[in-house]
Amino acid sequence: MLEFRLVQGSLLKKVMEAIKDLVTDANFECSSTGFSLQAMDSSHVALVALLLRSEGFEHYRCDRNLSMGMNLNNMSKMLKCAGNDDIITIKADDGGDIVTFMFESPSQDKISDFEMKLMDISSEQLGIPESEYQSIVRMPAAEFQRICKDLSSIGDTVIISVTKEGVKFSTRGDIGSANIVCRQNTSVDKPEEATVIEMKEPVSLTFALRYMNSFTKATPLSNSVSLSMSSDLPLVVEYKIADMGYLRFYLAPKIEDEEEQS
Amino acid sequence: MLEFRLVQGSLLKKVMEAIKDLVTDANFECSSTGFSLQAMDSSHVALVALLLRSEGFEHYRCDRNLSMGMNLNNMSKMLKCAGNDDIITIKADDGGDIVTFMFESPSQDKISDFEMKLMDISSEQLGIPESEYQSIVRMPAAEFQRICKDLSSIGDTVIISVTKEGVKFSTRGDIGSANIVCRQNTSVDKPEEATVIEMKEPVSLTFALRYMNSFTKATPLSNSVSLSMSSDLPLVVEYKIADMGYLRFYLAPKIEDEEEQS
DNA sequence: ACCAGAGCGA
DNA sequence: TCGCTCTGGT
Repeated sequence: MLEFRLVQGSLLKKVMEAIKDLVTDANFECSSTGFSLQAMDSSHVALVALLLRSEGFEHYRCDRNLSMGMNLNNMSKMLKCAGNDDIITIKADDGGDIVTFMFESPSQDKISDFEMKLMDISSEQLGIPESEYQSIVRMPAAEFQRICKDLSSIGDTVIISVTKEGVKFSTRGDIGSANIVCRQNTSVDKPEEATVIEMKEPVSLTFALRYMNSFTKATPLSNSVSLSMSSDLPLVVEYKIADMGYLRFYLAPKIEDEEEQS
Repeated sequence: MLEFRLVQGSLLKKVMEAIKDLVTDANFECSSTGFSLQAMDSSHVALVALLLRSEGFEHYRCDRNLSMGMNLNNMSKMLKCAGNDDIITIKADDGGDIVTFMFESPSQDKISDFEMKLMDISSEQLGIPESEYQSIVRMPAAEFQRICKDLSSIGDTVIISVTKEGVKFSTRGDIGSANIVCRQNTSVDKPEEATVIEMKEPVSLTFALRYMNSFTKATPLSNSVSLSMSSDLPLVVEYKIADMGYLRFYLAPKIEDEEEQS
């Protein structure tokens, strides 16, 4: 038996909005410590990792580890039926092949429950090592989203270069080229809006903007985003989920001079 | 060498939004006194004329006259990457075929530069004589926009008739007909919202609403618009750009009883 | 607080 | 491709 109650149900809605375009089916791994998901995107280029710790739930019960295979599009459809202020409860029986989503309106005047069939999904739960990164940039999530959107009107790939002074996003396309430089900037009133560069070594890596723009669908989850980069590791784009965990996206850099694959 | 710095960058963004649907390619003529553009729309029916005087820029340098041929759609894409509060600087070298747009965020924490290839565009720079008009109407730009939009849901052409009392906009279509009369009205608190008729002789002219609706894309540039009309001259629709110049649209009247051309 | 433009979903 | 919803600007 498994039962989670999440008062801030909109969190779950935002998480689904952020990943459902990238991943169609995935196993939710439930254990006593929390609720997690790992999945490659459909073209097997990017990896999505979600963690929601049990402490973030108002009520969390998980008698034994359970892997729930869900079609994320269908799950997303159901979560769209929850109001933004609704309390969401997720339930499943240990042996069953059904998950139940329950939505309670804040006033308790409307209680909905939705049942969804679970699926068998073969997935290798990859152990992702926590690595040291040559550079980590933290910046306002909205600004990162804007930069990725703007650059994709010019080109297909972005070169992210980190130096002590700041981070530079560059692209080039048929109509011209673009460089956007963000200075380190910690003096801002709100720490949420700071741009912080932790640089051990400068890096300069190239990524497909298409994936970046998918990742930034997670912008509503957090005020800030962090980009962790090393020359021989996948980029990690992380959105912290307040008091609960994170949503991370991993993307391998493009090898330079090989930008012709669509 | 040429370099303009425009603190109110949103002006340039609005200008581009206003003309890019009408004109695809145009030469920007730069001289020591300012920055201007003249171009026919793609169907060679309407003419767009822009003037931005050098005094309106915070910094303006133009060593020698330069004609920069730009694809306005591409330029517009780049300007969309500027924030509304950004300071925009435009730079070009005398011999080069490149123009650079630089955007500085108000906080100076984000600096972007975009490079665009210039094009060779053959254009006859027409000398447009300043004429005397039989009637000039000045009215709130938003009101004019609303009238053109409303009338185009009824008919394809508008008859603008000016008398001492006011200006009448009429149309007729399959579903019926419409007349909108605006009285002269200078008593309003804000002179911006006045409707002023300067009539030497009454006029009544017919225009294609399709073009009118394109022209009113310039509405965000100014609170008021002026319509200058004579029976044997093109209509001039002018939006003043505060302290800098104007954006004008010229459109020949339709000959009556010849409204079948789409 | 209202209106308009952009992005997303059907 | 059209309509709806959401976000941003006035």
